[in-house]
Amino acid sequence: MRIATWNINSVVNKLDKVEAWLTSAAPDVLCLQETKCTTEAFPTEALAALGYESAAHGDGRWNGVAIVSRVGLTDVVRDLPDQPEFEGKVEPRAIGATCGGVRLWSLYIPNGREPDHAHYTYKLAWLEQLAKLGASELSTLDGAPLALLGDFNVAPTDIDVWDISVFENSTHVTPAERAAVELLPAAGFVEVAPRALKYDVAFTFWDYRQLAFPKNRGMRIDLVFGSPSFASAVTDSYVDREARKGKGTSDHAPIVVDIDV
DNA sequence: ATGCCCTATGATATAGGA
Repeated sequence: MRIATWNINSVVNKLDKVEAWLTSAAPDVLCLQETKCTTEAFPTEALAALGYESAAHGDGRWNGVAIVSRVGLTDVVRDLPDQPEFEGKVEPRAIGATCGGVRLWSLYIPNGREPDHAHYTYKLAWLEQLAKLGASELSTLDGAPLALLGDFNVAPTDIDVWDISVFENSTHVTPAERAAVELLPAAGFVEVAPRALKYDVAFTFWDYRQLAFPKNRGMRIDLVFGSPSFASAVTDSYVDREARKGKGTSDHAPIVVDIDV
């Protein structure tokens, strides 16, 4: 089974890219983040024409997540249990579903903005609640394959950004953010490390500005955490940087994970 | 060449992204 995750930066605006990539990469399941459309506006019909069911969760301009599957899509859950709020609202940043016997959560972790911003403490609280969900699902699923994947907005180590000196006093690289992500391995998850198709590190994001992509000024901030049974079934994983090339693309590239289940 | 920011919004500026 082929599973993928992609921060698409508006699924409506990038629909042609999504359709082309589903056809060429042929994933069985695609987890999307930053769909930037309401649940109703998600392009369900267009993806159904390609043989995929959709479960979307969005409320408009910002955020939004979805799971698209051609191997079944059941037990859909929207939001984390007790998901932290920002400015009094639960934002559409998490959706879970079971696809072909694999439990998956498509996740868009808050950005954090600045280390002294309320959004940063929100980000840490969000990751802590995610670890609680993970522990709960590991226990409930009792060995069935499970993965938590998406845009974590955290670079796990210093080599996961093109130049760590640029990130002094920035979010995405602070010890507290990394420790909050490390709660998942502490709960029993295993990070699935993707291959890079070029260069040493499999970056997943490159800013639109200042030739960041051709200069490979990127960040590895989209991550996949598998349950032990999921991780041991992985046969390959890579970041498809080809999808970042050209105009009208997302600023993130998709991660592909192949598992033998 | 992978090439000099992009998204959605009751829009003609703004907030958010990372």
